[in-house]
Amino acid sequence: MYRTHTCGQLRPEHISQTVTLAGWVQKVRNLGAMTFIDIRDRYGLTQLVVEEHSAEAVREAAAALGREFVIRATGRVVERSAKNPKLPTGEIEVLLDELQVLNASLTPPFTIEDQSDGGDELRMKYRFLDLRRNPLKQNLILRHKLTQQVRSYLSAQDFLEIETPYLIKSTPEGARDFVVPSRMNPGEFYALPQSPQTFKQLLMVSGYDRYFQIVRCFRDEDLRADRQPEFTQIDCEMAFVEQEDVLNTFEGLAKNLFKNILGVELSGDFPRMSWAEAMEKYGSDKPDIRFGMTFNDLTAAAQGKGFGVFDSAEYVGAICAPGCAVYTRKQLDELTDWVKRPQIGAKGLVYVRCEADGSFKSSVDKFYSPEDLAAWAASCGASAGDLLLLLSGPRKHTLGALGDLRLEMGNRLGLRDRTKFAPLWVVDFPLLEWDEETQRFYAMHHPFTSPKPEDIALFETDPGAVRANAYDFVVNGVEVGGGSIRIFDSELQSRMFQVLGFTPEQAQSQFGFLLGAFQYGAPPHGGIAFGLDRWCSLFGGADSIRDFIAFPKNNAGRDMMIDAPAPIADEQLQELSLALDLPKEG
RNA sequence: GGUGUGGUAGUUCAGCUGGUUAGAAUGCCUGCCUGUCACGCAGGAGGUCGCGGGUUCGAGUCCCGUCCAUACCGCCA
Repeated sequence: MYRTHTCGQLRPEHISQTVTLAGWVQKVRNLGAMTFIDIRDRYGLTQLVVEEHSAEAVREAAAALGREFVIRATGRVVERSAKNPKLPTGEIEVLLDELQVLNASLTPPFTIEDQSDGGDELRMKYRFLDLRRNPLKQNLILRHKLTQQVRSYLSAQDFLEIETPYLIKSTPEGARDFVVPSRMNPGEFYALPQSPQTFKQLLMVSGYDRYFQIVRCFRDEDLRADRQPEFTQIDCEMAFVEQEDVLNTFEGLAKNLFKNILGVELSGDFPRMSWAEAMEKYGSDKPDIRFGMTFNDLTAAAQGKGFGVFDSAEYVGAICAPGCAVYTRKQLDELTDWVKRPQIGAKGLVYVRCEADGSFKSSVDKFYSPEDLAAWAASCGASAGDLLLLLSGPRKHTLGALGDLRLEMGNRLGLRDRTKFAPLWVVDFPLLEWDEETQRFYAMHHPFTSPKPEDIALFETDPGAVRANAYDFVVNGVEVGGGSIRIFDSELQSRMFQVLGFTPEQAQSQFGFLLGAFQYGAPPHGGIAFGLDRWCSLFGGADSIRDFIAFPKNNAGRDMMIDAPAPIADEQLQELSLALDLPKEG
């Protein structure tokens, strides 16, 4: 037996027992005649003591220890004369009789402490060491609890967890596929699933009317702090449901997770907001509704007064930053530079200070009378001491920029409290999105999403205006999940493919297996998928999902630890009937 | 593909307007220390300033290119 207890287990009740612990050396503090050794494992930290009267072998072994050595220590649990209230095991220590080095360690390249001195790059390369640190360990424990709770809740609701294949077929719609060559079928390729979408729909046809799966998904697109090429979804589908049934079911899941994982009780129904309102008031399809500062359309009010920038703009919008009239010229210039950065891309920023004495000071005083400015302030609901910030330009772009500015002001004003949670459903997404480049419509969600019945007539006249039975679950400005009610009528599905520019032959070759299955009694169905990694980072109070994944990829999609991807041998290429055509170097 | 930021000791960083031998903290090594727990004290080792080119009497510092990391934009049905 390697150990009798873990390093987080011993308490005063164990005093005078002889115990054996095994773990890593966190720290050696040699005081001369006496040496303290902190031994660490997954469960905690325990102080070991070697003193003058200890056996010589123990004293020698202690003197030779280094950080992260793996040791096994046997001794008697004794009460500490100097207790450490910061440590759960701080009332006791183990007076050593035996000390055995199970394995030495190189000096680690960074400190294995809660606040490591290591930079991101180094910690990624030595991820196995980074995972020894408490913060990462807590993140993985949180992830474990979350998945356990999801399984337990959904199972209790009669959902079955069913696995679907990872080697499937590539489709040109949507994200870029990761592709896997087939040795037995030369020249042919599998694709890794972007989601188990079609399989879960087939399971509905098969009669498994409540399905879920905690499943890895793959997308070969550029990464972000909240996007990895492989990520995990809580993928769900239900048959014999309407949108309302799906929302209610998973609102139940969300509330259960908030309560059992975070101890946060969310009372009342989650608010619903139409996609159109979210775009109009927040400039985003994933609004952060922890704070207000919603948009005010000043297009009509601002035009016709001789200010060319506004007169020629498709849209003029304002947010009201409470209490910010005290911003100095320097602060406003800095904010102007911020919105002019390429990422935001605004041409400029107009401000109106609502002074304490009721007067107004703006960057466009030349063009607008105090009465004009007062009218703007009134329509924005501004009071004395507030600051109006106006952006103008093409409608869609300006709404987006104003949305970014709103979030930035929310950050600056401390309105985005990580301990507060504001969930909502964004509903009534458009079914289709026009792409200028290819001059065709694309499905905003995916081509199996059903249109709202009352909008079907618009297919003929204005396809872009057709709304979908699609919904997103949004918390604190993070898109945590999304789904839709699917098309289960083959005639409607054909019409959808037609609008998307598919010939019947193309639709058949890409999705024939699904369309065929739908002719054998497809029930009405719909579902949703949640981003597990994002849910973890939200609960963990972080912006990046990377530290909630044991072995993540870096910005360029590389695994820095194992150095993947990597070339393969010529023999492997031959076996796969592949020839490389790489661009010449230099 | 694009924009911004960064790359200097094992690590995290400082290094001004170009100017003598590139610094600090921490880690590491050695010695001392009986109650430490961010132990303390004394001493020591440790550098291709990412890489390549250019300007200059002189480049960590300025210019050009390039690589790497990172945040974002495009992209992500």
